[in-house]
Amino acid sequence: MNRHRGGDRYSDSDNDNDNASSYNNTIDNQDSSYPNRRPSRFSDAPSRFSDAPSRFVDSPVNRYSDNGNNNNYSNYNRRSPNNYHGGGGGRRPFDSPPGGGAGGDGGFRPMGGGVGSGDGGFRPMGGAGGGFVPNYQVPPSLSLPPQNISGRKRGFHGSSPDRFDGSGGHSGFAFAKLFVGSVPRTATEMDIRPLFEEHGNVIEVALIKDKRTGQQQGCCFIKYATSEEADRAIRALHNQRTLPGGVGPIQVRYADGERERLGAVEYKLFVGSLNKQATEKEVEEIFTPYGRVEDVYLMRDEMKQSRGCGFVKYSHRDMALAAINGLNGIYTMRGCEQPLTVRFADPKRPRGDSRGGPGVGPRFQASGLRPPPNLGDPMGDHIPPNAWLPMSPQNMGPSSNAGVHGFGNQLPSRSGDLAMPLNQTVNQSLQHLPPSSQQISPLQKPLHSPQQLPPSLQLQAQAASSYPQTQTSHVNQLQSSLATGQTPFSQALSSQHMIGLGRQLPASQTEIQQGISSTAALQVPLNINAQSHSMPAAINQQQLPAPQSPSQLAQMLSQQTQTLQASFQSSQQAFSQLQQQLQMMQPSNQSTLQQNPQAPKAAVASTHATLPVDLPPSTSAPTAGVMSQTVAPLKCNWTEHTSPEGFKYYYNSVTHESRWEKPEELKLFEQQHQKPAVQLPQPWANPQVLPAQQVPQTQQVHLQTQFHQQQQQQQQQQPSFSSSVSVYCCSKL
DNA sequence: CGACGGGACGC
DNA sequence: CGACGGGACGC
Repeated sequence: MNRHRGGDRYSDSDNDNDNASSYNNTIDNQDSSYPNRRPSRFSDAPSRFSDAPSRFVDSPVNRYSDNGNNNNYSNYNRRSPNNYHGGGGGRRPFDSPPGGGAGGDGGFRPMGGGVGSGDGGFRPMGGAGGGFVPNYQVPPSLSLPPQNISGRKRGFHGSSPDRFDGSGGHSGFAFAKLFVGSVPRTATEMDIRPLFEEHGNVIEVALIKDKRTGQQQGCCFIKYATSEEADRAIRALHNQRTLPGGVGPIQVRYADGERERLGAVEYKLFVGSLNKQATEKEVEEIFTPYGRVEDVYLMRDEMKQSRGCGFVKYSHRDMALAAINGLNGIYTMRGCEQPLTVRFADPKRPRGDSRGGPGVGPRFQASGLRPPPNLGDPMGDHIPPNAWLPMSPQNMGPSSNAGVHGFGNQLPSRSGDLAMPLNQTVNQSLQHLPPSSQQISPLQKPLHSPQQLPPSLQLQAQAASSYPQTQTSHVNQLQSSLATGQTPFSQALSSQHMIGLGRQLPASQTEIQQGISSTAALQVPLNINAQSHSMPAAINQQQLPAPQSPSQLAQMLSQQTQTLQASFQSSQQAFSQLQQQLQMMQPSNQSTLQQNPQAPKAAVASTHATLPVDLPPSTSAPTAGVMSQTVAPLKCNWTEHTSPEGFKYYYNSVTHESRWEKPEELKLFEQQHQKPAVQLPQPWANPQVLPAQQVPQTQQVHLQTQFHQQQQQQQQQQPSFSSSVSVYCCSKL
């Protein structure tokens, strides 16, 4: 969903004229004939510069846009001191170096919001956390749905959410409201606002008071213009800061109904056979490799004792599928006799029974919250209209689970069942493995260990360490494809192979590798997952010309993925071979490992801009080089821009950060490429976005998706991007 | 084999 | 102005 925002933000370009007039109107304009549309424009307008350096505060554009906001939200702003924005100069989000900002204290965590970032246990969210995929062209149909844009209270009752991504029309939603809990009753807006201003332009702070007593309720609502800002805030603040006078860290999440209102969808998995000692975090770590975990909820009894089961939410179906395929029946937590059960959750509160109710999920479906059939696949996932890979067997195979997804729940039994047979196969294999293979299971690791990774990761770690980068990438790529879920592959790979590999290494090295992989390699499958979705979607939405462009490559990539999935059997064999090779290699090349954290990035990046290369998985022949070129320019997310006032500034398309000073990353990048920064066309700078120009954008888009998470933990620390890394997409056709 | 939480809407 | 839903089944 973020993509829309981003998209809208930039896509305004073709509306510049409108904007101009709009700005003029805004100041006095208290009304708006088109409430549905105007807000979007205005809300986007500010956001467009909201990331820009603070000096923009005084720029005409910004001023107007702020006013626009105020006007449009006058009803809501009433309580918010004006001096906060328009006047005092809307504090720009990133006045201060991002260093401390995004990512928060969260440390390594790929997902800041992590556990609990999800909404109040009520559904869809998803896209919200997803990749930032700008949508440079706003479909005409994007005008908001007529529904309550002015939603005063809990948003969204009734009408169906807008398309998850297709519409991109989220601009129409005009804002993103966050609920903040654990706010001291004594807190004032001044205590709160600054905190949130650090992550975006706060449109409004609403402290909730008891109607009668006037007592504050200990919570408030924060409105941002965009969900990107909201996402940032969640990631950076949720459970991370305690307000003065507070007893615990604030809880930051989308307000009830916001996610739906924003068109988000979630995919919730039921997870059984968890170690009762496992914490949410540990569970999250197990699932993170398959996609950013939006929320983890462990069922507990009155005594807070875990009941050994819980729920994990993802924002994309593929992630959920990948997790199912990769963990269900495969991954056994330490201390557990049985492997995890991972399947799409039944509709909430069906009845007492867990699996009885094939009966259509009562609540959600009736609630109308359910997306239209065609949207059943929120991401437009794999079946874009363009249907380049419409009928791949994959869609009929494992992903028939797909039918199960949606609100994730309809046919609970299905999802599990489908995954099972394969899993069992794996399990059987696993039985041949020494018990030690279990040693890698989370609960056994030190608590602090980010390396508590599920088996599937271990292979990556392994591969990364013992293979040249190209190969590593290769492996990762494959792995990724598999992890994408539709394939039983992931299963084959995950525990079995990887565990085996893992055992090859001395403990210490394994540790190291895992550590690394947790921050780097792990991201790969995850990112790719995201890509595989966003690409099709982006392409469609952006109406990009297919041929000859990276987008086409992207398609091809996807096709490969499909193909891979379709031919998983043979591939599986190939993989076994590969795996064997890996085993043979022993822990000797480990030195390369140090730089591997970089590899995944490159690997992922190249995935997009790379042509598919026919390369048997078992082959290790590096065919690198080829795509490096295309890949290289994609490595720095910082671009140089000139403000309306003529000042140079730097913008990070991924983090949306802006700086006046040239970021080290960019300097480095330029050094390496011996050429000036500016590369990616800037939508707002090029109103007429031509198809040709979109090419790079497309790449950027995907990169954003993939870097989104990485940046949180790595960007700052590892500004250097290796340009030498090359990757190929391996396709075993 | 365990199935759904938490504080929640002012003016 | 008005403001979701409000009930709880039974393998």
